[in-house]
Amino acid sequence: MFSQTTEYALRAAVWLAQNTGSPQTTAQVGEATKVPISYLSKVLQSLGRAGIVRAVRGLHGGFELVHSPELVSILDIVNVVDPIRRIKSCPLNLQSHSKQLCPLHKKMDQALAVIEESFRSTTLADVLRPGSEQRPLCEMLHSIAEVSA
Amino acid sequence: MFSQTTEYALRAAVWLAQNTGSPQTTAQVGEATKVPISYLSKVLQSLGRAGIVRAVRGLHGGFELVHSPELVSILDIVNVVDPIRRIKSCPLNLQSHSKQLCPLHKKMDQALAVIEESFRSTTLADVLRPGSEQRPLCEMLHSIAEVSA
DNA sequence: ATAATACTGGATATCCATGTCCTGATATCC
DNA sequence: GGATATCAGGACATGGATATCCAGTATTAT
Repeated sequence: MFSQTTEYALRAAVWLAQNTGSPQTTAQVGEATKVPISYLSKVLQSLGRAGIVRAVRGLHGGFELVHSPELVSILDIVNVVDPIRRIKSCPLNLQSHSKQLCPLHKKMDQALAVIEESFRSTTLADVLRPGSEQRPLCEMLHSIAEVSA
Repeated sequence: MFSQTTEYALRAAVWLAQNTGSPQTTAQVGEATKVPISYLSKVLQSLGRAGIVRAVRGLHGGFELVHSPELVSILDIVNVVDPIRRIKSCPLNLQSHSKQLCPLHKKMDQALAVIEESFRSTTLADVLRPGSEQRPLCEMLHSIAEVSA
């Protein structure tokens, strides 16, 4: 349903959102989020070209979010790597469905619409501010270590 | 988002649902729904093994729904060819998330849940009974021809 | 300057979804 | 029984998603 790349991109984005202090290297992100480093490299490049993240080269370099986590929606991330393609016209190219989708495709598009809206209205900050729940992607020990750091 | 195979399976199921008079050959279904015949053959085989459709061999054979369209949900079809995999446990296998998903994966799972429920509550009959809208998959002319037949 | 760090982008490998084809099995009609 | 229609299933082809590797470039520290 969601592609592997989507999952990876979201993990990386969330990680960067909760580590805004300094650039995170591909290796750091990959180890923390359990994403294959060399593949993650490609994903981060995509996010870079899309203006979501920025690469800082050289020693102490890495990736960082371009905008603050409140301004980046889950949908922003998803649409970079695996865009949600709403069904705008009849997939069968039927003339009689050119004005209005048939019930089947209308139903499918509604499902896409719900996801799109849900993702559009959720920011990276939202998934970092979960009340009493766990922090995203973090083992308990890591969280403690980071909090005390 | 939805796989091509899912799209094909749904088209085929809907077509069978609105042509319950006699078995529909793979070629008939494929032409009506614009699905590659030889690939559709595989899809229908899957639906057959899942007990959704039944194959009738020989002359005047083809495929027909096993149950009436009111009893078959969109989810039934989808789950045969490309199951909606809810996120039940942490994709990173984090110990601390074993009891409860982190906010990110909770959000993703909620999206899946909405789709699952929407598809579960929609039957093949539902998409055939759309008030004033078009009939699924049908060109206007075909519809008229079938109504008058 | 030199060394070390880290991203960039191209080439390549692998796997799976999609799609095609063909032989065999089964059913119907005459 | 023979001819025809139709599905079953295996083998194979293709393209895209996933994944790896490496040479090149940019940056920092000393």
